[in-house]
Amino acid sequence: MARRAYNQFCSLAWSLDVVGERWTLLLVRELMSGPKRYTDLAGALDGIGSSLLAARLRQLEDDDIIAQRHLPPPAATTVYELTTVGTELAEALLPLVLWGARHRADAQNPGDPYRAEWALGFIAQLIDRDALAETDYTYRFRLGETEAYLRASSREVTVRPGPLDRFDATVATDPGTVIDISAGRLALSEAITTGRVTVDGDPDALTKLFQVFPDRIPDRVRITAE
Amino acid sequence: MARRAYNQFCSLAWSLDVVGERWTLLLVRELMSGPKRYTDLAGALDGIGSSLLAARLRQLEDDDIIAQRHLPPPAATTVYELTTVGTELAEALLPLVLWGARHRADAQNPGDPYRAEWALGFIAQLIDRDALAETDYTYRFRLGETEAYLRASSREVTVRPGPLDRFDATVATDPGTVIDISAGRLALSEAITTGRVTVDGDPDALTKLFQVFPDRIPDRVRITAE
DNA sequence: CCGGATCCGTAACGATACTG
DNA sequence: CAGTATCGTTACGGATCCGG
Repeated sequence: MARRAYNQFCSLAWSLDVVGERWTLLLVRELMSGPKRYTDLAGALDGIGSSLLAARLRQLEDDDIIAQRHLPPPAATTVYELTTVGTELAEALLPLVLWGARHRADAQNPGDPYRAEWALGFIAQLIDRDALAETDYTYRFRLGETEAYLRASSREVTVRPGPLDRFDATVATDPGTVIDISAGRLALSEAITTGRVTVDGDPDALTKLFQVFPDRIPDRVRITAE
Repeated sequence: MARRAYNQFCSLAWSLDVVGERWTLLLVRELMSGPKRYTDLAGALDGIGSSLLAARLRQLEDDDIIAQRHLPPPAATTVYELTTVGTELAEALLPLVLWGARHRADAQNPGDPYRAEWALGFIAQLIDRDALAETDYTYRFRLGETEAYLRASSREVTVRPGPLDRFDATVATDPGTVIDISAGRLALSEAITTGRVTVDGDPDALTKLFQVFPDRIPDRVRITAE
């Protein structure tokens, strides 16, 4: 049976034919913090039916957005990870994420599940990669009850849920402050001086972090040449 | 009855709670080329049920993304238009649109409906507004069988389906070439020298257009400071 | 325990008819 | 023109079951 499609000559419609159904983009978000197992995904996406998760994974694989990988023994499990096309898709979501932070923060309900890697996967995209040359630091982000790890090197910026045993510095804050900063309502420097964000660890690593991260997130995203 | 929501503390989930359902983002796309009547929307969104269209319009109005406006006599009709928040949402879609052009162009089927304003609404966002100072030109874009109009002034860039009686220049091409350029596979200058894009009209207006429009669309969209 | 598949009740959607 | 009403179909949610 064919999937429901819009059948319009419009690249937005083409995108939505692939990622417009329920759970699909949250699945992509989940894989932004590294390869995940089926059960990990089912655990993070509370409310998704098991059969629907399996169906979405198959669709995304057919559409070359994710790929299955079989780990060798002793792990001997299968994980899902983003392809190159899938990673580009994830990057294309950043403005939509910032729009949500700016205009939809009132949607939050006490008790909603939260994971540090959800925010960190997008925050990592704000890092100026050109300013990273010759460095390689790993940061632990403590965001409320959960934490995730960001590794920034000249070759790549990666996020992992952790826990990791080695890291150079720790940044701690609460989920609400992350939203305020993402929404451009709060400058990072201001958040630090008021104590809403606290840092600890290697001073060089922290100095570098504030060099490569914008102090205030702009309201608009613009196309710039490479 | 409450709308289905993800109930997660994540700004992507918040965005998708509002715009993640079927037809919603195409409705936003439709309103990017100016206010539209109920019947216009129903005509452009082939396949949407009338009751569902009404429901989506009500939701988007509740969420402050669109607003209803009642035109005075003799028009005496009601139109829907984007709010400021809705316009920001539309701008946040650009990277997703370009991703679709880059990776999903094989989704096209012969006979799919096409409207020039679908592409033009997003293309208009690529214009460098800072380079527009003191100008005010209207361009007619003939894209295949359909056409739409782009007005670029220092104060604003707007798209209308037309027809308009006054315009300064005409740009003509086919929908496939628009996709190739959007995907970054083809430079605008190259498209013109090979005749895939033809131009006609006021030379000053055309010169200005190529000044404010990037010759080649970059692969990535990056956050830059205002 | 992991990675699903199967089944069934409910909610969302599509098509068309109808109304002020 | 701007919707509402109705009804059949598809998609989704939750639970259970099953082979490795």
